Amino acid sequence: MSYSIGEAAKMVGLTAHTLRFYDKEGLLPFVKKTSSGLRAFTESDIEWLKIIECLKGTGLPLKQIKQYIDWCMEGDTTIPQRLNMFIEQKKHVEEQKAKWEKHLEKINFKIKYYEDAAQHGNLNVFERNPKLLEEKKRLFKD
Amino acid sequence: MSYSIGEAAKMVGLTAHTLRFYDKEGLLPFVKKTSSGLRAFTESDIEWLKIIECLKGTGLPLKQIKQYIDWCMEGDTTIPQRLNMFIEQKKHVEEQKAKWEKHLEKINFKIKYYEDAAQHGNLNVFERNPKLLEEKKRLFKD
DNA sequence: TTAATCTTTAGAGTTAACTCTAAGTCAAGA
DNA sequence: TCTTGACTTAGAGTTAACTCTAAAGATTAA
Repeated sequence: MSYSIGEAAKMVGLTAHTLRFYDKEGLLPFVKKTSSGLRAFTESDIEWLKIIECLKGTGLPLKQIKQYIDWCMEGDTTIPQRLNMFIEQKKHVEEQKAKWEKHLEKINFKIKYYEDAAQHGNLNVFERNPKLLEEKKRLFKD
Repeated sequence: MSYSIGEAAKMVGLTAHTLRFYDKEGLLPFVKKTSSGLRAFTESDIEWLKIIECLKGTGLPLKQIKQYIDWCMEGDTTIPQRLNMFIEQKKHVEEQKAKWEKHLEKINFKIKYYEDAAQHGNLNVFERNPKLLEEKKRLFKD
């Protein structure tokens, strides 16, 4: 059994347009066509799409995703490159997570700040709560 | 004391080009100019830049960042909108974090998979390690 | 069998966020 | 004072990733 481009698109949360675009960019060399020229997505193709989504969702550009797909098509000799790519991507994700953690601290500070401001209808927050000023200094020092 | 556009750029890890672009887009209405027309960034301006970086770094588009800056310039009446924006952004960051966590699981799986493949020089990983196949099914089921 | 809906292609258009260029102005050191 | 490098503007160009259009062919339900 196989899926049409529209069905496949729905399954992975993309549009058929986007899947055609990916195909044009060489990201879907594994997708076969029916005798009448329609793309037929297999279960395995859907898994490929999920890996592509995973890589794209963690910030890998389509060009590098294509590089990975090319390696996969090339065969067993490219296993080290592929392993390396995922190790690098793991590093990248963990760096991003750390960055987001820092951003989240600033956002939490702003929420506290504006909650106090909203309660009193003005921005004299630090006069009312000097500890928040200390926190601000800590968060924005670097 | 104040900083030139180049100094400010270096301090926040952007280029002078980018800061001029942000200015043109209306993101830096607070930056004053010297009598001869050069931008002079104050310490407070640098803090603004850091907040902009925080919002941009967590995926808020420049247009919405401009909306926030506009609210700040408008005065105390926009405090509720600003509070709401940061609450929404916090939600967004936490959703992203959860998504990245899921992606990271897939990446970790791929690392295990390719480590085994690299060790044996071929991709018969699931024959050697059926438990990994179970893990794959779990990770890619949805 | 026919209408509605889907799919095909090539190729044009869009959006966000830069990134660079040119031609001129300003500032700091020798 | 002169030179070097940083700054100014307006505006053009770039990149990534879609997003859409048009015209034609395929599939499906009535």
